[in-house]
Amino acid sequence: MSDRSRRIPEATVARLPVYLRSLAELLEDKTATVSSERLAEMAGVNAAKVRKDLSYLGSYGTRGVGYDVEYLAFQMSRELGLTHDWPVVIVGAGNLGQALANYGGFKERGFPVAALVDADRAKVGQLVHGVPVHHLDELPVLKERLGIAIGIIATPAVAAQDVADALAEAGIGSILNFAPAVISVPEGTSLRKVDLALELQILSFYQEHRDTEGV
Amino acid sequence: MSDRSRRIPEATVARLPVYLRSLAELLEDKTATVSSERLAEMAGVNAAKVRKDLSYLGSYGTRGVGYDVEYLAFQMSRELGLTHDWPVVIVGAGNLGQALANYGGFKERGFPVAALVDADRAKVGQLVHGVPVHHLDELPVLKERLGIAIGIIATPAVAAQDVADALAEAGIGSILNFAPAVISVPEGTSLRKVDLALELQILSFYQEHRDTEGV
DNA sequence: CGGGCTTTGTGAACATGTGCACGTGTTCGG
DNA sequence: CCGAACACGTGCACATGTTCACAAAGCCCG
Repeated sequence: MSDRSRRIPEATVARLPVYLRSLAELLEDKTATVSSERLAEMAGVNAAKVRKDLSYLGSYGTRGVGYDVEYLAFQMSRELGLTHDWPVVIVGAGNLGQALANYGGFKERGFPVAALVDADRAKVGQLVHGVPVHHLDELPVLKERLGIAIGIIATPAVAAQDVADALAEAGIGSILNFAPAVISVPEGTSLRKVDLALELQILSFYQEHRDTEGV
Repeated sequence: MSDRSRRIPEATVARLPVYLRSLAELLEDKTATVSSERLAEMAGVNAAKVRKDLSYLGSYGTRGVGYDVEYLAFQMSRELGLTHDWPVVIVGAGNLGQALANYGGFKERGFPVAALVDADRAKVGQLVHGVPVHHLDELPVLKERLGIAIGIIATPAVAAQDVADALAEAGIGSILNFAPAVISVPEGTSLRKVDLALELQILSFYQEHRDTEGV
């Protein structure tokens, strides 16, 4: 099981970055080993889940001791593909696109913003936070030249599907969609979405039901 | 089942806003009725799921015909608690907080930014996109005066837990956390998170495995 | 007014995810 | 060298979520 045959469940993959962040904190504190219980507390889950999740990566723990923080962090980084940077392109140089380009957290975590792209030629040539704006048509060229594998859609909803098509066409296989629209991508392309209003609407549901049905 | 006893599953709740957005599009097109199949296509899910999800709201469809767009949209808005606005407070007037305050999508969808709050007194009194910055200590007052039920955490990770505590303390029962940190909230408080770097790391995992294991 | 067509609503099978409980390997004190 | 405490790894039962497949219900047309 812990050998080559592993296929890591989606739910586990989604938690790995949380564990990794906790491990990074422990590294800063010079903590050498950590138990599943401690890690669970830091990651906000329960200990059994931590152990099961980590077991998909291999048997990296030691019974009676715990996990070696540095070694586990390394293995996890390797599994997540974070041993090297992933340059990203942001499509859409409007409010949202510029805000994202200005956000330092990306580069810091290994996702430097290599390029900005927009369909509006008036914006081409501008510099946003030191990153030049190119035209959408240049995607394939930029992808090859800068080794871009991840595209971020920061356009209005109506343009999102076209942009997704352009990204896929250019061979960019991972897409993070900020536009409030459902988009479809070809088989083999990864798609994740971040929808702020949607999150608020979900909160609204629970708030409303608490108010209404509460004692 | 379709009576009063329904308790809507989490997974369904998370999809309702997507359906609602699709219904809004249909309304603009003056479409009177819609089938589960069409709605499924628009929402990017399968038709059986749409029918099951909608059945939790009640039996609002007509066999052989479909769903009345306007009526369904109304019922769904009611269920989601979107028949009135939900003023929100953004905590943290830094880069992210300001960008969020500037983002028009919130107000448009019924979540006006009623106040900005920061722990740094130097920022208090500033205007961001027409919204004044208050001090963190004023949360309880602002909550009462403006009827705020939702708080958005847009601070650095280290401050996130303290802010969450302050929000809960002030009686704000719904929290959307943008800080890259795991935070815990008291029983009865809703918490959702948006973590950009985490999303990219998940994409990185799949990208890496596609590259490595692909034929 | 009856038969055929459409589309919902839902029971049941299946898939995925979670959490307990415990066997097993490791450490350490005496 | 032994026993007790510790903590991982995992089998198993349970909970949640997804999909299929079909009966029931409504519409339309001749």
